[in-house]
Amino acid sequence: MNIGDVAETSGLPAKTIRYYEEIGFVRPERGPNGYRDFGENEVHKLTFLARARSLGFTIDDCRALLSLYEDRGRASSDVKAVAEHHLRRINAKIAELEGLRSTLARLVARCHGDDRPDCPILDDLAASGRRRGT
Amino acid sequence: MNIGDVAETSGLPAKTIRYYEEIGFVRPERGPNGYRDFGENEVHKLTFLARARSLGFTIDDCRALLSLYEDRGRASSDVKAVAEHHLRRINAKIAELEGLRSTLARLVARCHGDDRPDCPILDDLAASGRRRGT
DNA sequence: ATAAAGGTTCCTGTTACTGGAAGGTCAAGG
DNA sequence: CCTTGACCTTCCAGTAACAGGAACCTTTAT
Repeated sequence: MNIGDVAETSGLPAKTIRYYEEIGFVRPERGPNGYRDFGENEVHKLTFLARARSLGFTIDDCRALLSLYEDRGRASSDVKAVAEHHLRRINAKIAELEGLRSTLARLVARCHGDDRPDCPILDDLAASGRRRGT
Repeated sequence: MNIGDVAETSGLPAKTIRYYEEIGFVRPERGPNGYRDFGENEVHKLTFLARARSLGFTIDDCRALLSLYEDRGRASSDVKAVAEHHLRRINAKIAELEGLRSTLARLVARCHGDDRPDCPILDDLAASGRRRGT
């Protein structure tokens, strides 16, 4: 299977597939013309990776998950640990963004947004030491 | 004012301040020893930047905000537009992460997480075309 | 004299790709 | 046979916003 077809089936851009080869995720054979030739197994792996990445797992996570996937004797607790760690990262990020959102929303609400120059948003940014908001 | 003191007052690491000089945010003078010498105005700008960055504004946003800040004739609507755009980005990101979280939480909940190898998480990742979840 | 604490520049690495240049290969059409 | 277009190849640069570290100079205190 050529890289274009693999891209189509896996949902990954060809560029990304080449990159995944570079970092050791797959090792396709080569035809006499130098073209990559992916077997079913490689395609399967790439699909796995596409799904894992779409869930936000890092490349390192993917490495771990893939190796667990291929280890028939793995413990599901190991997989769960990776996923839980990722879940914690996501929760932390959401919390952080919600904090930003609340501050920003407040500032935006207070800015009249017209032709005049006075603006609570800039005032907040410029307020060095003083207490902010309420 | 030396860079170390500016770092202290602005809350930015010295490394970051040098970087901000490199990308044109500040242009401190130099003492005879080659040390940077920041005036009050530069320190103020850096504090402004620290606050803006801590609210998640990109460097490009900061460039725009800083220039609006220094333009006494700005329209507050221009500032508001930058902030609203940023707010939309944040909301989109939160929505995306919440989607991931819900999928991941469901998978994690279904994985018993013991010594046995069977694992709904890996099953999901490996499920190429088939319907997922519910 | 020396050592610690600051400062300087310059180079590399981070994440996970993406865009683009320069060039070989293959199938179809005239 | 030639060309056109769609593939494929490798390699290099760029992204965001810094952080780490090497090699070296300056200042201050002991």
